[in-house]
Amino acid sequence: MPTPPASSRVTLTDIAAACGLSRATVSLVLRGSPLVSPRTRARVEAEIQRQGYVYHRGAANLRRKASNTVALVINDLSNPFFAEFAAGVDETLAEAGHVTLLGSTGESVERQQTVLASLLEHAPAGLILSPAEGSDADRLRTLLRPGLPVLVFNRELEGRDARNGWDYLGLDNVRGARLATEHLLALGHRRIAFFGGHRDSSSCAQRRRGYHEALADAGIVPEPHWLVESAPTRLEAAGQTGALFLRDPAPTAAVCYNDAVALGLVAGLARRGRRAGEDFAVTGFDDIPEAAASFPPLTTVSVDPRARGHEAATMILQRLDAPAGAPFAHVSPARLLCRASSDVRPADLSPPRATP
Amino acid sequence: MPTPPASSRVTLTDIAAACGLSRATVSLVLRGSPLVSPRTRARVEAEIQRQGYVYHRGAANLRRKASNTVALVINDLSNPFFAEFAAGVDETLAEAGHVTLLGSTGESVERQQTVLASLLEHAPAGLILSPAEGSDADRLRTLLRPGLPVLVFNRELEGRDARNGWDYLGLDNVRGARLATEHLLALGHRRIAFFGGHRDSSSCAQRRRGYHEALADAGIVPEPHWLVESAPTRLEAAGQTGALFLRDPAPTAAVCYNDAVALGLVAGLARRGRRAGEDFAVTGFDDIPEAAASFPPLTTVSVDPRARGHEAATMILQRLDAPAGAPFAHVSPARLLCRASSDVRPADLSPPRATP
DNA sequence: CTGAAAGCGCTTACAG
DNA sequence: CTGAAAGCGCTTACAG
Repeated sequence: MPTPPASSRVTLTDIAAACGLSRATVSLVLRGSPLVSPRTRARVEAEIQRQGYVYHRGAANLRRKASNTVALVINDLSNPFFAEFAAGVDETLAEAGHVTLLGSTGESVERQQTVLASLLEHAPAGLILSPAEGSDADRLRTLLRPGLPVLVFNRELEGRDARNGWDYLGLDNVRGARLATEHLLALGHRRIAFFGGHRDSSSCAQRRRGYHEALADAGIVPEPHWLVESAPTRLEAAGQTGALFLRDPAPTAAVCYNDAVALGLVAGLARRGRRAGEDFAVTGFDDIPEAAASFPPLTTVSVDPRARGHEAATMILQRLDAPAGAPFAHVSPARLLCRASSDVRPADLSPPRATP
Repeated sequence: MPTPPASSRVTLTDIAAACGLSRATVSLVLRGSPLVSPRTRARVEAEIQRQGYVYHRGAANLRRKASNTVALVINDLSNPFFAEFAAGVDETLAEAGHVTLLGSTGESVERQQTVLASLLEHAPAGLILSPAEGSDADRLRTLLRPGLPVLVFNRELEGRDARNGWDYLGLDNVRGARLATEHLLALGHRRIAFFGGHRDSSSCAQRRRGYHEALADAGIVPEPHWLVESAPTRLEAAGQTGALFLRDPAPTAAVCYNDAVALGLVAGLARRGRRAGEDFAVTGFDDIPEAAASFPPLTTVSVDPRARGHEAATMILQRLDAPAGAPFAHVSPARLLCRASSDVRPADLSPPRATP
């Protein structure tokens, strides 16, 4: 018996023919319609099994003018924050029977346009977009068909009418940084640095705002040298550690832009003979998995990116069911997790050991 | 002027009608055919711009029996190794104009079947699969149409005829662990532990094999208590640190299953008053970003998951061009990166400080 | 409960 | 270089 040519796909027509039924009936079986008798259904299902038939969702979607696909565009998966977010999105979408079309921008507005254009040709039912830094609402709008459900995540868009009827899910960066700063103030710290991040990034600007607000409430005006910038990576942050100690009196604590920067600072302190949580207080932001496992464990602000992914997917799925309706903007609360890295009062600071 | 109903999609027919051309001609323009005169092309392109036409790749794919989509199925994006791999795959696919369909299994064979079935209904041109632990080649084959280009990554499949004509891209776990062990041997260590990982995981088994081979070549038979298992996470590994020191003489060095475990061990040692790279030698595996930035920097085996992602995408793209041909199996070499965490000879071990 | 016909948006020969 | 016709694999009214 010659094997059938691998090229010829088994279609619904083949199943119908083998069962002596019309294609319409088989189609009803495929979609679980109650109009079909159990006996017919069983026959069709057996035949599907026998011939190894695979539903062609693209054809169905074309005919129905529908789609079970959602496009997810993020900065880059090598950032654990986005990786966790993407994992959460994909998990929830998959549970609902949807498929994730993945795109990444590498924080480039140009690549974002290209990647979006390519994804949109697949006619996704919705879009979850974590915009690249500097994204412009007007340029994006030219790509997106009116009526496409869009959820903007994590970063507000620039440009007039930036909200544009799109849904928004953000993180409470201001309040998160404020909580961290207030925690250090409550321990008695007065000279508190804001360490790491680039001032022009919107999330850094928001976190700095929270820091400034908390200090202002305590009647403290930060010295310029308490504000240290660095790329948001461990290595760069470790290298900037010295900038905190250029002038006397030096800060006794630092609110860090994120966990990567905070861990870099902890390493940088170690190299200078200082121990976080013993002679300097450190807080992070993000609660990446390493935060709890590092030594000392890192006090940080939890934003739970995986949960945010679930949230984002749920929001877009709702919107698919009800395309109309006022856009919602939700800002997820940030929670402070107190751990050992900040567990020191200025009065108890042990004197730093001499730098080797 | 009333706005046109948002529901009615602009199609190629609309463009053709507006230009007074046939649909075939417009189609040629869309695909950049040289058969069309420059004037006609310009007119069509202007009209496309004007009406905001978006190519419907699903319809085109249906007609052409082709696809520019590749399915990527991995364990979970919250593992940085897979996140980097996925980033590499997506990057290379996007450059080639393909779109990534993402699926994750959470290391569950059942979810893998479901997720694959859902992705395959979208008729991807190819599949990159990092199989869940315990995946069976026969069960997978029932889902995959014969002739679908498949690249298996990272883990060999179980079951008879497991290769099954599919391409394979693996990591040289055996040689990587051997390199790390030989490095410690060359420094003079004789009591070397293998720390972390679950024995039944295939990558752990392979890394243990390399460790055993290197010891055997040096005429060393490992003591049972040198082999310590743990979940492949920092926290679990830190908790298992004590197991290394239950018996005298204790090991002076450890080859760790991966970087997460190695960093956990470094933290665990610190809690016991021991410093990696000063009174104990530690090596990791994976070269995650933190490895270079931790304190001390971690000696590790580099497998460069992002580069492996590029490689995997390139392999599958080649296979799309040339579906036939013998399957290839490529094992990427592992490289040892020597850093401070292993930079100590047994003769120079400083005596451990007393446990607090 | 089942079937014949039309059509989703595109491309593919084939003729001119 | 351009156009009329058929068809990719499915679903949707509409009849029966």
